[in-house]
Amino acid sequence: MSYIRDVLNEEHDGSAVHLRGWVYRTRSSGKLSFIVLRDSTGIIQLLASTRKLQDDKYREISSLTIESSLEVMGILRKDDRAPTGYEVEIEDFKLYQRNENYPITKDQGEEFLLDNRHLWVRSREFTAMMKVRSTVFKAFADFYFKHGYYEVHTPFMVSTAAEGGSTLFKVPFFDEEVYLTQSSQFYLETMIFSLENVFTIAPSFRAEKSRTWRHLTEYWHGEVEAAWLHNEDMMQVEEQMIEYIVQEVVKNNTEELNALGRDVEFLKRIKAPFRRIRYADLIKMTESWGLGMKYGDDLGADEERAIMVHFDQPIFVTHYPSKLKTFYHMPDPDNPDEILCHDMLAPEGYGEIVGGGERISDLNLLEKRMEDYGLNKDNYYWYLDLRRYGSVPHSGFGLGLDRLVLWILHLDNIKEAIPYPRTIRRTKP
RNA sequence: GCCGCCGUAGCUUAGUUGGUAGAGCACUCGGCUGUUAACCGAGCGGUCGUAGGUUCAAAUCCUACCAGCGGCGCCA
Repeated sequence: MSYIRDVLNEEHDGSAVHLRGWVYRTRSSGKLSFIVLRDSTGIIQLLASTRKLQDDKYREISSLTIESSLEVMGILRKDDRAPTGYEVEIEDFKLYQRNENYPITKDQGEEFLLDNRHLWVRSREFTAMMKVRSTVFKAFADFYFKHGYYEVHTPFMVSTAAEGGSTLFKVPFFDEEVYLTQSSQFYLETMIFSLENVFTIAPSFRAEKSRTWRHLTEYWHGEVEAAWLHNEDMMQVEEQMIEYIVQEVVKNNTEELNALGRDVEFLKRIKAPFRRIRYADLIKMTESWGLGMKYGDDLGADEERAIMVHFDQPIFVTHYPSKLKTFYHMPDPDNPDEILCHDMLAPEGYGEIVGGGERISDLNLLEKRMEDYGLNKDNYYWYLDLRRYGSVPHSGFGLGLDRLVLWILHLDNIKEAIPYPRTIRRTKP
């Protein structure tokens, strides 16, 4: 038994092969039928003819429906007329299931494909996306293992919010209520005091009624927290990480990138270091681009898009005014109205993929900031304890892994970057 | 939370000023020994999202409801 990819070569020309998979296309020409077989590795054209098959067997295989499952034995031959250059003339086959009509046909609407995502995941296009996504997640973890980080796991059911209270999903929990996590950050912070450098890959949940091309209510979050690192140190880690992930995709998924029409040469040029631009300087730059922004404005989707068409590498935007970010960010000692944080914006108009920065390590300052934000300190007793016992400077970030896949593949909508997108109006399939 | 849009056959859709629905694909049957989302011929397939209203007459006009899509804000 072989995979299709492994027999598509000169070495197997003329030899007997044994393949299994699903019917991708069928074409019949009277007493000659072509079946394109698909497996996880690729496609190959099968030839069925009455030369090799009895009439009843020929009738059975020449009338196969799309996505029927089967196993075939035959002789492989090089043939330029076949879609992938080789063809197998069927000598015998075993049918696992002859399908009813497959719901997905050549005319496909967006909503229909979302309703039938459980079948659409078989498409060559989606298969290619999932292979790249697999590389991205593996490369993220590998990068940190190579740099001495530990992978840790944090609870998904939590009792305190990382950001604000309004965007949490409530879940019944025996006689109480808990929330689905929005971020693992606070738990990661607890672990730097033993492991020093930690990361996790976990879903985050946001009950925001977002309807945009780059928001999901459930998304995959790659998060890192490291002791002793300052804002600039963390940015150096991140730019190396992004370069590593992108180059791993280039190295391992050239075929998929080509199948999806992604410009591989562009991705090859993604290299650290990335430019750092202070928020205040970025606002000045936007004046010459006519964006009409003033100091204190947040970067919206339209602004990010308009800014990022001017860059062909990711950039860091640093030193945001503190009122634009949440309470735990470290104020800049040289200018306490700005914070030691950074967002990484992806080029080609894709915008924010990472948000991170240095955390406040001083207890009094953190308590004051929480008061300013109207938070109940009792709920955060354990987070505050980290600043009571052996507090150290530390930094971290959160990476939207689905957004990273979205950018790397130059897709139009984040729903194309995840098998089962969860949005405000979709929980099925 | 705000703004906009759509719903006609299994899928993709046409339907003019209101006059009882037309096509392509899929499927079934027939034809074809080199097809490339094959092609040719025939057939099957519709409470026009639901409910109400206006009218001699509603897919078309009005109201409500249901379902979904796109964009903004928020963020990753």
